[in-house]
Amino acid sequence: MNYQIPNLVNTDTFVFRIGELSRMTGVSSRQLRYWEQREYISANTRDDQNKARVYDFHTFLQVSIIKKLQDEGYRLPAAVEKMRSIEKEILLARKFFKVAFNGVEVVEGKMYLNLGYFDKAKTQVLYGLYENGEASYEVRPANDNSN
DNA sequence: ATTCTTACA
DNA sequence: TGTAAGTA
Repeated sequence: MNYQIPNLVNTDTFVFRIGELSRMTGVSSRQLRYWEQREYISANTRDDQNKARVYDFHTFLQVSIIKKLQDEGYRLPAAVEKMRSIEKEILLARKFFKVAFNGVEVVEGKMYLNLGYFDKAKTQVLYGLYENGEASYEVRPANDNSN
């Protein structure tokens, strides 16, 4: 069997304050407050207006994407608009991987990602192999691969 | 130490 | 956007 890491892909509980998010993304705290004022991003609800802002992982991704697009030449409004569509793709990809990833299995010294059953009948398993920065796949029988 | 708002460059 | 001021 393979060990399932509890929060490998669960970043839902990650929270950061403005200084941390700033260092993580390279976006100044001034910008983060300004972007919030323009409703491009948002911090978790604050009971007290003078209380410190708390950002979640989702916002970290949004800020990272906007920053990347700005560096590529997009102006803030356009970067935000494009980020809105990109984040949907990222969200879908993360949801997919969260469900598809079934741990790692070592075969002949190589680490294979168990990506779940390949067919509806569950007779074959799809394995992903990461080598030299590239991904490749292998389909093997579901039963005779556990020892 | 860090963040907050406001205000001015 | 950066920065300074005066707080919390």
